[in-house]
Amino acid sequence: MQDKRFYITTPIYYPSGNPHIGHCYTTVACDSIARYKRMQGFDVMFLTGTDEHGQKIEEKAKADGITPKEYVDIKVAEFKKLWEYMNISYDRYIRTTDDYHVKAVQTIFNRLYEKGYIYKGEYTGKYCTPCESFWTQSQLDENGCCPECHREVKEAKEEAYFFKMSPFADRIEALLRDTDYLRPKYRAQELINNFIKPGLEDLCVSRTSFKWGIPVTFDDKHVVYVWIDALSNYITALGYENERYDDYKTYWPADVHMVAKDIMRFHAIIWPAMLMALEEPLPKHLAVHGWITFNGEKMSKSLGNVVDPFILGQRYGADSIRYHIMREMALGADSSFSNEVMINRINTDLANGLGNLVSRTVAMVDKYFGGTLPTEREAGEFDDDLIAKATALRAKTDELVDLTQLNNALAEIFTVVSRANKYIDETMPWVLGKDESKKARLASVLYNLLETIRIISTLLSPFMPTDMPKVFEQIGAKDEHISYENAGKFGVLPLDVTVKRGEIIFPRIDVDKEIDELNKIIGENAPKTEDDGFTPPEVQPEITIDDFAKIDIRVAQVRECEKVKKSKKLLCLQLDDGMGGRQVVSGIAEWYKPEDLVGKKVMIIANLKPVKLCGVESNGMICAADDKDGGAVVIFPDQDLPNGAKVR
RNA sequence: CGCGGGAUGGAGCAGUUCGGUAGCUCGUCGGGCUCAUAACCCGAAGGUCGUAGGUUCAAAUCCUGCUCCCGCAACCA
Repeated sequence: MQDKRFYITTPIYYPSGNPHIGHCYTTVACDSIARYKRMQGFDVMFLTGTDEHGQKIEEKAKADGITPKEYVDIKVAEFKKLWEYMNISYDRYIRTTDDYHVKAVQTIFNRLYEKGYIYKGEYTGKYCTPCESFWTQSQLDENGCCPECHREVKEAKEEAYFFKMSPFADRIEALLRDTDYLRPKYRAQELINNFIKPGLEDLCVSRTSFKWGIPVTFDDKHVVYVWIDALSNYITALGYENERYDDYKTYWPADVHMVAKDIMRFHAIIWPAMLMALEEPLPKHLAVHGWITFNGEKMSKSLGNVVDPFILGQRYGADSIRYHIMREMALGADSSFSNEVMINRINTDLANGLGNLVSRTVAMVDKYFGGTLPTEREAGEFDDDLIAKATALRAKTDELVDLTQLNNALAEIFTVVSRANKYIDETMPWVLGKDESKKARLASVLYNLLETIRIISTLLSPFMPTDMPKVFEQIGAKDEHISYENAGKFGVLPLDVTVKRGEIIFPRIDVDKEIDELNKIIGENAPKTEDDGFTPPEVQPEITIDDFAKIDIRVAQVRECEKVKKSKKLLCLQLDDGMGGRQVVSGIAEWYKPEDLVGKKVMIIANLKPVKLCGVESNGMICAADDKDGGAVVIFPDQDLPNGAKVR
């Protein structure tokens, strides 16, 4: 017997900013699946929430002069507002600051400690002294400095607790390689090669460098660092190790965790390891989707291309946005968002296809029969194909939803929309309408269309929960007609069904006009985002003239310059420093081509300790300034100076 | 020789597992229709499937070399 319970989760989002279209995609996709499974009769638990601890939140709150809790309360309200707007039917919303979650995480942490999977060690990382912060390599800014204050960081150690991953390596590899846990499966190879084969590193699970987190009960200097806190939400929200809920036995293991590819690693490796350590069952599927990019570029606030779901929703309707992002995004791959593609999609599929189909069908019932069909029928040659396609649709969408291929499920539905539009041309109801003797045939044609629309809109309603009821109303479908059961049958509406003409459900959008207006809106919003585009970094702690004298800056001329192979950001420069020449590697390849620099004079820090970068030795550093977009601008002396001249 | 993904008509993609007429959506052009939201339906043009070889009766598909793109990892002195 099929298990009629279904548990699906979004990630818990990090509310260090407002929600955007990317959050929207994951949540809307989960919502559609949740609604679909409910329609099928499953007892569904759909969980979403927010991951509210951590240093970044602590700092953002401080910058705004409020407590971290006050800060996240504001942001959580934004998220909930968006979910309400997008008609998200989550059953439960977890906040990692909820007290039951906090206690449960402490219990989990202690248990892992008692089992010997967590031990005390030392964490080595990049430390920014003024900020009292550790950063990982990837968090550092373009110059390898602190992402907050842009000062230099240094290697440092702090005491920390670690989670032992190695005991689970084999089982995780098998999970990724031999099961269909990971979707799409092709990512498994990458994970295994990059993280498991080289040996799973133990994971740092506590911090002493900030306070905004869940305290470790037996060592109060420490707070639990992200993983155990955040990933546990999937079980604490069901009542694992807490009294607040009592659904763990009912819903765990999860059927689907849906995540974007940037956090795939944590859900593919760390989360299973944690569950293995706790001796709990593993979730059934991890569905990984790509990012929504804007005109092919990654969305970024500084580019001013962050798509605001509220603005789009207000202009085109929440369901149209839901439809577009789900129709466009394939499992695993990135999807390029552009206003033009979105508007075309809404026009083609929703306005011209489905909306027009409903509109012309209902209009004809109105025109030829005064809104109510007569009960006489006469079958015709095109009926069978239409009926067969409509009746077969449910099985197809069932399968594709179970495979989390929502874009394909929607594509299937819209092939039937096309089929129905074609049927109208084939049967030519306007010709039938002129011949009194063809009334029975005409009634059959229109009835078949209404039935097809009923099936389509029923199967579409999990994806577009706001607009589909409008379709039901227009075609005269009552609650009892629109069940999942009936979506697999033809001939459900009463023979003498009465339709009701109504508003145009999906109005056609004027592409050129809307693109102009959207660009205007983006233009209006852009200056606002530029406010935080550039703030000069804080001045470094005071030094003496003697300290400064230690830094030897010289003028040098670029003789040769080439890209360092296998690096994206590095240029290797051969310099004439007036002292025999030297080789310097600089991380400016994103902004300068080798030929831009050859022959130019630059300033270098001449007495910096040599290091190897990507295997190439660098003896010094080129002076460059940060521009407001995070780019680097090399400082060129504007007078001709001798090579080797000292700069003071 | 770090790991992985990709290159298919103008655009975006499927097809590659298990070789056998190259397909979809949008766009373009031509035609039809008038019930409908200037929507709908039909037809056509347009691809030596990145490149060079190999295996085969037959290669988008299998094998090898190469080029370019994109992620991850590393790296920004």
